[in-house]
Amino acid sequence: MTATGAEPRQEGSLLLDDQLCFALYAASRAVTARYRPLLDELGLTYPQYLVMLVLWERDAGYAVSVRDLGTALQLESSTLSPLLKRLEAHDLIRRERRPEDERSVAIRLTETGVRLRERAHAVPVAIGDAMGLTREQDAMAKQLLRLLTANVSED
Amino acid sequence: MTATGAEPRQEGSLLLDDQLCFALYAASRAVTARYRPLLDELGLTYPQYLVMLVLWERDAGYAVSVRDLGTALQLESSTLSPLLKRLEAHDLIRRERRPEDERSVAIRLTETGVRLRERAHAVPVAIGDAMGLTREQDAMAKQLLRLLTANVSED
DNA sequence: CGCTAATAAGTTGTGCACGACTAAATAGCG
DNA sequence: CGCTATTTAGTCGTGCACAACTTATTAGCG
Repeated sequence: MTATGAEPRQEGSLLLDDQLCFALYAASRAVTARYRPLLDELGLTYPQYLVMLVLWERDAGYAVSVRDLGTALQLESSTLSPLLKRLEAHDLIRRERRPEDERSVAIRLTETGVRLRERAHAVPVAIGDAMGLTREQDAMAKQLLRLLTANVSED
Repeated sequence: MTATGAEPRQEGSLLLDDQLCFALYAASRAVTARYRPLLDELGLTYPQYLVMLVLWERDAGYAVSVRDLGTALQLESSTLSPLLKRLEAHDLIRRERRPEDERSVAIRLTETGVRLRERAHAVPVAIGDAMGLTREQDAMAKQLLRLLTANVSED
């Protein structure tokens, strides 16, 4: 029994500090909080930043639909629709119904949206620095989180 | 170059799948989603469940203040105050000003709140099962997430 | 003791997140 | 071809999360 990070005494413990879920929830909010001042300078929230990452990556070839964004980020249209309206209000994207399928809405970066990418490069560098993990720890964390997400998303 | 979980090509990549932050964000929401049907049966949301964990753990000795909950869960009073009102409306807790310091509000479990603990024991068991991590992976994930949280919360 | 600093909880406004539902358009089967 | 089932976005309501601010109370210095 040490004072640091002991293991759960038993299966089904109800102690907060035994819960992986709480470590996950706390880490996620702490990381988002660390992003906030950096993203404020770009005029983005954290979920908006994630949407922009997808668009910067894929906008080149074919336009990205709301559905594509939802698949990439695992978000519902009820979350994305208002968020995309706010990005459009800030003149970072444009939304237009696809002529070939009027159900679908194509999201395209504006010139302002494309240019923002340059300023965004500083963000992952600063965050990577703040996270302070070794290359191996970073890789291990990503691997475990993806395994966890996959397991928990089954059925 | 394998197809599975490759490493970032460079520092400061803007590719979504290189971002640890996204793996974290996605995992946190996926885990919360997995909790939802289980917690629905208890009439709790996920943050409410976390508050109840703290109360079940500490209510025995001295009463827990809103501030104590905020410290334990890293949440602001502006998040906790309305949440605690909802728990009180469901008759799980009671809130009362402390006589010895009228600024502070003591949170106490009701009988209903105490009894709910019995039904809650099934939750971490089911979640642990769904997560499907080995004991070593679970411990490693918790350790990395705590390190990350500590690093990112500095200053 | 008096008065300013601080602390504790709460309110308000903005922006996610998601379930339940709706409207419009397309796919595809009989 | 016509009609039903599916697909795609979107709206609405509830509940976090957090910054900025307010109010009430206590601490502690001169």
